[in-house]
Amino acid sequence: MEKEISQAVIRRMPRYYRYLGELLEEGVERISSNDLSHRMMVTASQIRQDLNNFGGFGQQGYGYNVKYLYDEIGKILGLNETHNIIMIGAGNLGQAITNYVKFERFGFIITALFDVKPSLKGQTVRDIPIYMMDELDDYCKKNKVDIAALTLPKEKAEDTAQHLVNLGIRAIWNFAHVDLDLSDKSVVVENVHLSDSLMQLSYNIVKNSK
Amino acid sequence: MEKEISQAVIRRMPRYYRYLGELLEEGVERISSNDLSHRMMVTASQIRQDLNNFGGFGQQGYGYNVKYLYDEIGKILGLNETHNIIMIGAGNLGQAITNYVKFERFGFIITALFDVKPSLKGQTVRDIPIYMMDELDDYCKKNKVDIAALTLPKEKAEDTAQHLVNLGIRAIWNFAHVDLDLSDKSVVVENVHLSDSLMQLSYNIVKNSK
DNA sequence: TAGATTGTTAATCGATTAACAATC
DNA sequence: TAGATTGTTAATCGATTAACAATC
Repeated sequence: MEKEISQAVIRRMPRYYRYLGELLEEGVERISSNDLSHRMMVTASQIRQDLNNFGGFGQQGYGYNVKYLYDEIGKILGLNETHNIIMIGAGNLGQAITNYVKFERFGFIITALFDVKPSLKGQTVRDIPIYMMDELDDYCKKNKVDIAALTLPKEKAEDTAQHLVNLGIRAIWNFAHVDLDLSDKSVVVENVHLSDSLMQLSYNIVKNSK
Repeated sequence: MEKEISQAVIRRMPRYYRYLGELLEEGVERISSNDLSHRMMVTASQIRQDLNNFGGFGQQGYGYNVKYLYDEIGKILGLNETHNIIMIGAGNLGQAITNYVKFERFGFIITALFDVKPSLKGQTVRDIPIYMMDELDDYCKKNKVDIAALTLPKEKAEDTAQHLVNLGIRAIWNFAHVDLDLSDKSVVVENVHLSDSLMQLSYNIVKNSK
């Protein structure tokens, strides 16, 4: 494996990607790390350091070609490939995320939802079918699944995640309010803890009012 | 203002809170930083350092009283007070979050939703009314609003946020895929960028498969 | 009292920023 | 060629970990 890149850097890459996308829409052809640093409110040094973890995308005296850099960061983030996602849990959150079509632009395709609630059986969200949980094993055997998104109660999250890993799934997008402790440490887990985020906000409100 | 506490520490506080809550449910009365560090997969040193930013909550030779520490962290995070939230955008995501009752346990109460779509007028989500956007000013004048959650298209996010700030709102929970650049820098903004999170996941998938 | 474990200081590690030689 | 701006090394800053004296 190559030199490990810190998660601090990875966290910033989607933000670069977003700003470059905006520049592209504005028709900007090239940008210097200095100009970009003013837009993004970070230092030019950090931008250059971050990018040079992955390669030399710029040119002295010129700066960075927006389109080229945008595409390269896209590749770094794996957006040049399609990722099939299944939603485990077809409740409000699961359906909301499924309805959020924007992800498809980046190559993330939701292909199926799963739930235990019998009344959901046979229903669809944007033409995407909702299956029952007992159909999961069969589905995973017959279809390519890259990511499983967990939008189910935290009590069921751990067991379900382990089951998904046993079925061969290598990546979990976890919305349940627990830290998943999986047997296979090579499985990638990305947590979205909405209440944590709300609590951080709340902390900053209290601090500010002092 | 007191000594500034780093965001790295703040980000970890909700996690401590969650683990202490679990210990509480398990009926555990006291815990040492060492035991907790094993459960949470962090160093005991970090736990003690983090907590001592806010005060000495433990006792030599004993450790930490779970209930006491849980409550104290709750206070630090502002969970001892109620926070009224309005949802700006009553689409799928707005409704999904509104339906997520768990937040109420921590004192976050969603009191109203707002949208521009006429067909939503007069509708409710869990008995919480959906209003039209032109009723927003009036609502904010008559009701205490602590947090505005933005679940609307990114094109409208910036202007709407600025409008909310003008109405006196001091905290924004932003789900729109933009960085809000507000005139009043004392307004607290907490971003939830779902696509950024998905891209981080995607990066780690690509990296892992190498 | 002896043992356990904190609170806190000191040492280390990693990430950010600054500086500048290389080069387009 | 001169000017601009990168890529990269060095310096600084901040966060994490280790160590231990204080103390329950």
